[in-house]
Amino acid sequence: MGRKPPEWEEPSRLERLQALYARGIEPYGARYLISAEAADLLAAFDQHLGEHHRLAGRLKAIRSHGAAAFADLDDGSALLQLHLKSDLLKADYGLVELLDLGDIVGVEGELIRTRRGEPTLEVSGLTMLAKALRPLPAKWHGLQDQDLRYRQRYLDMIANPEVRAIFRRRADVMREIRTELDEMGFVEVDTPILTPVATGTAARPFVSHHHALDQEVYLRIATELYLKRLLVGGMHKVYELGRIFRNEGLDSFHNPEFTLLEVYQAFADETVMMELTERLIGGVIERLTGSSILTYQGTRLDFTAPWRRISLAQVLQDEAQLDLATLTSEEDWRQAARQRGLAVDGKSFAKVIDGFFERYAEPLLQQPSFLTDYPLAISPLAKAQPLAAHLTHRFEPFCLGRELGNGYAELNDPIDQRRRFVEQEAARGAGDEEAHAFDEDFLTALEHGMPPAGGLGIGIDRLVMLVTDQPSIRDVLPFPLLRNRPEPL
RNA sequence: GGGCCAUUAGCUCAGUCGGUAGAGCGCCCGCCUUUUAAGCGGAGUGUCGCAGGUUCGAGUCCUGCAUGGCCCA
Repeated sequence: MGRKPPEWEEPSRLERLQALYARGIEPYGARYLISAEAADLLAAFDQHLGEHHRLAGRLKAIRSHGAAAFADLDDGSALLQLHLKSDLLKADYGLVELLDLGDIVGVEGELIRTRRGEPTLEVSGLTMLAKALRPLPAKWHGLQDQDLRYRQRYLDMIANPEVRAIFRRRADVMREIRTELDEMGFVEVDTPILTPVATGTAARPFVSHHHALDQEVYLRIATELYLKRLLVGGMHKVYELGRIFRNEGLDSFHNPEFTLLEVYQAFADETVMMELTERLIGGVIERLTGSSILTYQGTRLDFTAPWRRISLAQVLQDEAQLDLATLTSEEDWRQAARQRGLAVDGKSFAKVIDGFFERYAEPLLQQPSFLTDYPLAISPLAKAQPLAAHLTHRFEPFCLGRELGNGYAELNDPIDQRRRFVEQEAARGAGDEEAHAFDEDFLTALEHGMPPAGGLGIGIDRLVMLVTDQPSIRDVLPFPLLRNRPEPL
């Protein structure tokens, strides 16, 4: 599957490159000032008829008729047909014979309609901007090979223009979120990506090393504890929209690096954050698709607020005939799991609880909804409920049985937080690699007093998947992580 | 980690019962000044993913490996 070097594969392109040099033409041009984009011209073409314009882009098709030729120019916005005539281009027509599919050119001329009515640029000036030495991958079928699509995404984008639309949509989603939060008075911040301790959630980090300091650094697995330090410092409405790294497997919903939004609002609680979740996710979907109801992979999803709220206690009562109030210890949970045939042996406490979620809760969480009242044991940064100390003021938004985010009333009691870290440390010692890491520096911050606050995290990639109706996270990431290739391309 | 599927020309794919490699488009050569999946004529351009094995003979059967996809844990 390895590709041969271009001089072996496409000798004719190299010959034409040499022919360009022989004529004193630079095949790799410099700036070319354009006067318009094809999409704008095509949107109201008849109003532009007769105008002179300059466009630049890639040749996607050439239909040669001897002393004239038609070509399709992809300028990144749309395809526009070019008409290249020898009597108009005169000596420059020789250049047309040196063109290859995939070349990037600048063209100028008059906008006309052909006999068949096709919007066309009658080219009177042709400038070589970049000679393509390798062939375009496909003409009609697009590029289907998934491996190549991801490894050489630029080819995917050339062959399948709809892919470019997905990445524009991704930018739209991020911009809408920022706009909404900015208008609400939140401040966007950048906290460290390289950190001395990876904590704030349950995940394995990527580890690296800083030479000058001669110390280990970890790529962040969450932004939570830094953002809460900012709450302590008096920034009461903050958010960060950035890349997170977790050393985990890959599948249709997980990429080891992904984009996470975290939002913190002082003096709020989980109820406020649930409303913010509806506002952000539902609002983005409505503004970008025109409706708060969308179809994802054939399923109709209604994001109109308010979403359904289901407590874990209710799920367990209705679906498992289990009273959450009786599940106060780890052993309670393990025993209940065993009785119901859920896997227990060798599993961490968190995984045992996950087993209940998967069997009993996820089937109920198809339409956008919130699962609330998470057990304290798997929520070491969330405020406990005063009347049920083994539960927390935590929720997760779901749809199609999968989590879209996570939120809670933040634990701001430093004594309680220290106790929780100690428990996590014990779990880590017992072999749970994903237990939260102890962060003494964060505790110091809490001891100075952090305002009560609501916190929220939203996985942006999954939101983009919903908005663009893509089945795999790899389809909304320009360059998903892939296994190294045994041989170069 | 387990299961299933895929891997053949630049791209998209076919390849029967094991018998010596095919199509469309692209590329290459020739003709053509309103075509648009332009057309007409000519030419098959190949490490059948890799390494072994069975066989007189392997794209095809077997084993292992690699990469990707889907499902499961």
